[in-house]
Amino acid sequence: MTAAISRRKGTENSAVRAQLLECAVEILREEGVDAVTARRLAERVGLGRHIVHYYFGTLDELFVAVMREEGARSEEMIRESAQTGDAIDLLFGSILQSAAVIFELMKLAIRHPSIAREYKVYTDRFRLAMADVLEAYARNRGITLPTSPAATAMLLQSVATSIAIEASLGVEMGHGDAESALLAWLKQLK
Amino acid sequence: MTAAISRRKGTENSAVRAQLLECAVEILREEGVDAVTARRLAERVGLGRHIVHYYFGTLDELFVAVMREEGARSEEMIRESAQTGDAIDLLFGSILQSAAVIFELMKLAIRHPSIAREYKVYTDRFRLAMADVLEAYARNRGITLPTSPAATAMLLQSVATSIAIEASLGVEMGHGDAESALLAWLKQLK
DNA sequence: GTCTATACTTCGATAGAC
DNA sequence: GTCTATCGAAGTATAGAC
Repeated sequence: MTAAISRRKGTENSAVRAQLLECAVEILREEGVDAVTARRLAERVGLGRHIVHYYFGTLDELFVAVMREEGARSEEMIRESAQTGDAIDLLFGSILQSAAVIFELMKLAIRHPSIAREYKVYTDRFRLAMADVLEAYARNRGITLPTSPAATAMLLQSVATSIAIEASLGVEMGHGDAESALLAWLKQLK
Repeated sequence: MTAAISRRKGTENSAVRAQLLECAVEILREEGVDAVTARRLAERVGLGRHIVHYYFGTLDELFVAVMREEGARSEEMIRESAQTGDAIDLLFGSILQSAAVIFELMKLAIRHPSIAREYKVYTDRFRLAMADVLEAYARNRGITLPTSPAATAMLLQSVATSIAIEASLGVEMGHGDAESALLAWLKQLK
């Protein structure tokens, strides 16, 4: 009964599975998604080099699971990051920090329909959380944002991500002015 | 004397070399950078599968050459795209069209120092061309942009690229408002 | 100058044994 | 639940053929 599924797939709540997921996120952060291989994961966990396929079938499914993890984590981070200080500044700063991971997830999703589906779920959650924070921010300050909360979130994310990625590639032209002008505009300051 | 370099490298101006470069750009556009392999290129050219390494040494060097090509092409496109109509709208539209290629080039550059160096050259040229167009635009219309031309270019590029990539992944939350608000702001319209 | 052949390594995925 | 065996494909370096 318990083993009705004869498909070779590890159980959902296995210690090894959780470990593999954790290692995958680590490597993705530190070295990028291209470094996340079945062999390296197995090595870190101390098992044979086919253990990943046993638990996830394909790497794509592993990456979907990674995205689910990151989605929950990111949403939590966003909702917390707006507790103290200026929410717009804090959100912008948070995304600068997360930009590398966000970019790796985009790399993963592009041209991979199954992963793209999960990326949409991830991004929608992330954006909705930001929009909620921004709406509360505007209400509390008695200001109106120049556009909808979701659009404001979108603008903050796209610009912050671009600045962070470009900077890591040595590009900086226009960065300083772009950041200050965008933030001032969203805050409606002259 | 002419063969002082005994390193096995094809000449700079070879028909085969140009052909390989052209095919590389094609595949990059259509299927993404991961599909650009030495074997597929050789196949298209009708030669043995080591021909790419003969002409470029490594794939990294091929990609550097690809970026140089695209850089010249993009700059030309930008300078032409602002001939008729509203420059800001036209630039935004052009980037929407180029977003997929730009993203592939970023993927390529990240964590690859030699390619990143060329990406900086590419992006600086691109941004400078946009800034020139924007400066002329503001002057001709007698308006002042809300921030520097380079920053304006940076904002246009980051938002347009993000919108295009996200849309291709099924994400659209905030896109419409973000685009219209950004363009209206840059044009100083209420 | 131009291209090919051999060889090595790493990778994802599958089938089947234990 | 884990491992062995095996496959095909990829990038790269070296050597050599024409």
